[in-house]
Amino acid sequence: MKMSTKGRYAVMAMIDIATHSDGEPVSLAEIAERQDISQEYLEQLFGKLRKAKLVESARGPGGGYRLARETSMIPVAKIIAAVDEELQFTRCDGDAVEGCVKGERCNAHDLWSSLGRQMMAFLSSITLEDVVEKRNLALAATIKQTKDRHPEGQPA
Amino acid sequence: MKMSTKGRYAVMAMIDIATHSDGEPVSLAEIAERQDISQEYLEQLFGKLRKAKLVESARGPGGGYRLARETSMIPVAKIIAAVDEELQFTRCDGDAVEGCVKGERCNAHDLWSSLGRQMMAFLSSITLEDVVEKRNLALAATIKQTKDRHPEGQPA
DNA sequence: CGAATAATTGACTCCAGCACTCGGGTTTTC
DNA sequence: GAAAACCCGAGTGCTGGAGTCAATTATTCG
Repeated sequence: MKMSTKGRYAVMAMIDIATHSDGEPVSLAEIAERQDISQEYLEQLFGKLRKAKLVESARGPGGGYRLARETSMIPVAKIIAAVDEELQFTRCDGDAVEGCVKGERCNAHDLWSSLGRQMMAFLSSITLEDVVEKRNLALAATIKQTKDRHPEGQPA
Repeated sequence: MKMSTKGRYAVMAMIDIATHSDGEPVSLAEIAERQDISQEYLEQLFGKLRKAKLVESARGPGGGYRLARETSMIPVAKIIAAVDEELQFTRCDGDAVEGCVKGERCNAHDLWSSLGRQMMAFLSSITLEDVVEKRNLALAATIKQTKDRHPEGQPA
């Protein structure tokens, strides 16, 4: 069970921009240097991040990338999803049954499905802001997920 | 982000034994047939499951494998850990700093670390019994994790 | 005993996909 | 118009997962 470097690098790069941008765009060269990732590889990733509308680019000298929205509006899940082909871990995940045994739901289907939902819930509830501010992430996630279920503020 | 088939297959096989065993050991041939996994591959996995003391073997005709303990005493996390080299997804996970940037903690360290803990907590709290009984897994996990934090039964 | 059954072991092959690299663009600024 | 940056598609090497194979040992049953 592991995550690809693409997702990791993308999140690292986004954090880098968030922490080093003072309005001016941040160049890939800077990010590459600070995060120790090859610039060429970053270019690939940022192509996808841009298509996903998570960053905006500025060409020419002094150009680079800046975040397309506030950090509080960028869930980590979105970043990973933008660069990582498949966020799911098993083909069982989701509602499709294709990966299951002999065309039927496999005996562990609910388990994987449930696990997938847990992770998605976690990564979706945590925003770039949370990470940058170094909040207690597990706690932040719990609070937000509770809020989602009880939008009017009355805890269960 | 994905999970290896080893972990998937191992859990499927354990569920298979749990549901088809009436005291008699279950042979790999049966499991292979029912779960549509090659017997040779299962042999590898069961070697590890045996070493992890999750199953016991019986050789000779009528032999096979049986669970080494009750299903309620087998957390899914243990099964996966037994066959999957690394349950962690990033080298950032855990306390080691090796995978991080330039020998320091990378800017996303806490995030991965936190994510890893979430998954482990989930998979550790769910037992083979839960899966076999087709319980509501997310709910089961929440209840047990709450119990862990408040052993005397007083919910927060 | 001997034959059949099944676990046990370890070495081996295959290959998809990841993790990059490379070489060319184009746009913008000064 | 030169330099700084983004943009993009193709190409490459190789690790590790996924699965096979063959030979051995242990057990049961007739």
